[in-house]
Amino acid sequence: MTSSNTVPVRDTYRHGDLRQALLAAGLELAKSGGPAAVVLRETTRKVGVSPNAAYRHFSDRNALLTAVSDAALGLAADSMLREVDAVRTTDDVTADARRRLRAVGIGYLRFAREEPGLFRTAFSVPDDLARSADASKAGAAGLTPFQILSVSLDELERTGVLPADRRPGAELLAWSAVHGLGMLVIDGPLRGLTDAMIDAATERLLDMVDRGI
Amino acid sequence: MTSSNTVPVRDTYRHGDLRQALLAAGLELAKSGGPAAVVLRETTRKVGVSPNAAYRHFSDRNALLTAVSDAALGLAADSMLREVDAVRTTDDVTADARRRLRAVGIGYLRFAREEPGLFRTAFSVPDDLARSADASKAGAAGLTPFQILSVSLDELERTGVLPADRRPGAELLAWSAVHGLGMLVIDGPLRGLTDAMIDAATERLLDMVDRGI
DNA sequence: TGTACATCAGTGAACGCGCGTTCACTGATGTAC
DNA sequence: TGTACATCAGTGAACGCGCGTTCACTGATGTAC
Repeated sequence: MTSSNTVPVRDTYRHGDLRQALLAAGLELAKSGGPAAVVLRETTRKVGVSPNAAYRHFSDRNALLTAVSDAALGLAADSMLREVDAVRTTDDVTADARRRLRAVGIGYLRFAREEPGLFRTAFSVPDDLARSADASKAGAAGLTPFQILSVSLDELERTGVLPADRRPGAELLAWSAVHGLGMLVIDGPLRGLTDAMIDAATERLLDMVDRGI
Repeated sequence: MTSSNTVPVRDTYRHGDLRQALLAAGLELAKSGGPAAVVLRETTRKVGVSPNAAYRHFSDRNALLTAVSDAALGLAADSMLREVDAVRTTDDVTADARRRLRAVGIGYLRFAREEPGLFRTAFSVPDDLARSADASKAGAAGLTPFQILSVSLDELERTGVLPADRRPGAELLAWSAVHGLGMLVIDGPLRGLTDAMIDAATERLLDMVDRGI
């Protein structure tokens, strides 16, 4: 993502890496306005290229939006993994496993709060669970948000915290809880909550998941 | 909500109850396309009135959308209460209380699945928790979705299922869980799930809330 | 090493569309006398 | 009981805007000979 706000002036006729540049510009738009802000013409304008140049790289506006959404999912994965990796390993493997699942949720919600536009772009563009492990949705470490959650739940099962018969589909439960809080807080009726209130709600929500999953 | 698809022909110059008619038309649009589909011009077209007639009753497009969103919240409340009222009362007051909280969640998720457009219109138009008990958001019984949930949690506390120190703010926990599943299922990556899978996920999610709240 | 040429990334102009909103207006209603 | 008139709900035309997409094109590049 380029940090410049001015329209770049090219000295060459060919752009060089227009596809990547459009993706970066689309991400910037999504950042400030969510999926609806990923406007094809505005994206090309940011890059300094004519509107139809985009059609060399994306079949239509929707293909661009999907690519931006996938990239946003990768950034969500980065945020989640950053939190997971910060968990110190101790002798207590079950406590570690539980802490790591918590970290997954905290990273998810931090992403929602820090980048609400990207969050909505990542998770509100309709998709299919079958594609939730696509490489195009992975972060820097090569894992998608769904995979990060799965790994964490596998660890919870392996250490005996999560009974084996409750493991299948457990992703949906943990995911729903944190996703709901995220959406209500950034886009819905919980908008007015202070940061401290959201922090408290996050902790209690993760307690609930820990007890109930 | 009128069930006619044809543009009504008026024989009088005055409409009679244009505000209500615009609201109903707006709800119909929201039903099929969510908040973005609540287009001022299309709303007036449905009612058979010129676009600017809407400005007699709503200050602008956003005021119309907010009114439609409030009406959608009322319909969500109806769906929730229908489920709660179907719970048979037994001698076991604590089991009853738990079943009723469950029913609240089931009604909420049924509304999300049956009327995804209205669901998104009700809960994705940014609002404030402070207005969550406004009469304009209430259903036929006079209660808003938030109030219905609150009443149910009060009952859970009264019967001793929910410890008193966990009662404050418990709304956010239960709400987040069901809201997240609703959003993921209608708008997000869980779109491809079959009805049976969603039913199963709903039950397990409510188990988690029951255990963990 | 030099040149002809195919490739294809990006251009420029235009299209039809539908939106929200504003303007000056018209004409039915219901109230005051 | 009849009539003048103020009120204000709804009209009709127009505005400027920005969108996604298509068309026929131009001109830099890199490869084949």
